[in-house]
Amino acid sequence: MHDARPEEAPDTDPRARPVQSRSASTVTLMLDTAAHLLEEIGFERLSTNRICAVAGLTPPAIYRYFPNKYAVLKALGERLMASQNAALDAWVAGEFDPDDLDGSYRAMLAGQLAATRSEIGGAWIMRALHATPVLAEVRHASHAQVTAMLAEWTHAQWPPIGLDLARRHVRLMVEFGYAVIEMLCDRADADEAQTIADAARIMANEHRQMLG
Amino acid sequence: MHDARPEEAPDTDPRARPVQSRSASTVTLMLDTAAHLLEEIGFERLSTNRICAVAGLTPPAIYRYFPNKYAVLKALGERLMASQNAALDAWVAGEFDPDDLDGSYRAMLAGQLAATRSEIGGAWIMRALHATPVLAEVRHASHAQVTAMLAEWTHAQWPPIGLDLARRHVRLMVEFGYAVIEMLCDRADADEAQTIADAARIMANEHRQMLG
DNA sequence: TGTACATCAGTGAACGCGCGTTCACTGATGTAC
DNA sequence: TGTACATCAGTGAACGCGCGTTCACTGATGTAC
Repeated sequence: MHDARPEEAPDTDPRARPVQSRSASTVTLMLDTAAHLLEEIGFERLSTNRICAVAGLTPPAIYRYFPNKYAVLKALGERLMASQNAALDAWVAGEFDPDDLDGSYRAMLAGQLAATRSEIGGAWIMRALHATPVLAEVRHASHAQVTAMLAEWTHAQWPPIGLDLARRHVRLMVEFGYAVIEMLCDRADADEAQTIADAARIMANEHRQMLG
Repeated sequence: MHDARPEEAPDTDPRARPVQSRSASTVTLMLDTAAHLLEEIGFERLSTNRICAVAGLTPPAIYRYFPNKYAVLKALGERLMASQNAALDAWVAGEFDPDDLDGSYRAMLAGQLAATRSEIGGAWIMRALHATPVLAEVRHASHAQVTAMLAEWTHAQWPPIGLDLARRHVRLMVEFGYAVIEMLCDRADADEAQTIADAARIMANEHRQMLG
């Protein structure tokens, strides 16, 4: 189960924070290029040399900001998750309507899908978030954070629901939600709105069940 | 959405079918070794040379049976999905009880989890099934097959439910089910039985909703 | 406002390594008579 | 049952390539006075 990886994980902390504005845009260029490449050639063929070549930079440039290529991937993953989480925060803060659970969950899923698609290479990043250890950590951390946030929010809104119970419900719905988003990014769907509506209905039903 | 990959996918059909029994066991050894390595060093560092070295074979041996390393991965993915599908067939044929939906879905999830865990490197194969194009195809094909099978079975059991409606419901539940299995393989879970029970309840509720 | 200087940003060239893959081969297995 | 031979299974050695990464460097930017 919780598999311990024998070879220690590579360090993925950024090396230097860009201080001039020109370097800030270089870092953005690197990430955008990496994301584009992810889309074009897939995760397996992504390499630091290619990122630099396509970005019009030389290989050492990337090592000024990232200690290795896993750090690039990690930054990419964090950028996507941050974008998704921002959309979720906005939903919780303003779009959620307790009197229209179905509609609320539809809006939530649509927002997550839009956030993912607006990120360059979003679909590929989501996929890579499963298969490579560094990104799996990013994914787990983000899921855990989202789950905690939603569970606390749920508990605050409906105090009779204990925090533990809320967490149990929320956790599965978070997993379900991401699976739906990934499915919609992955495969052409004849009727996307229908799929979102169905998924939202399931989430709303589960919400009602939790309310008792 | 449905991303067309510019570089054509490598051929992944097996090269030679083993005819002697010694070669059949060699192929099994290769797959088992690859699965073990997947678990030990992860998907990214897996290579044909390493598989052969660990298996006590020389590199060319692998190319007798697989045209390239993607074919090895594909075979691994197919082996896992076949094992999962077999467990699902058994469930449909014998374990499903319409009068105990919750219990039935619990049994289904437990069976899928056991099937995945009994396969060497099952958790890693499941993860890789997302991120690499060749395996994504295997995954999609298997999901489609499972969805079709379950939809037809549902329609046959409850004819008033049209095939299209059944498919819509089943598809999301298939996605949910795999997400739950992957989650349980990925992360230590304080109370696995509880998680399975919760997920089964959600599936049973959705089943009832479908019945009308 | 201009100059001197410290720091930041990115270059050019190269490294050693392990990768995927192939060649011509030897040894093992099975089959026909 | 034994031998001859065809086919199958795996070896030894090597290949060219692109990978991740580093070094010592030049040029660009910002800051102090």
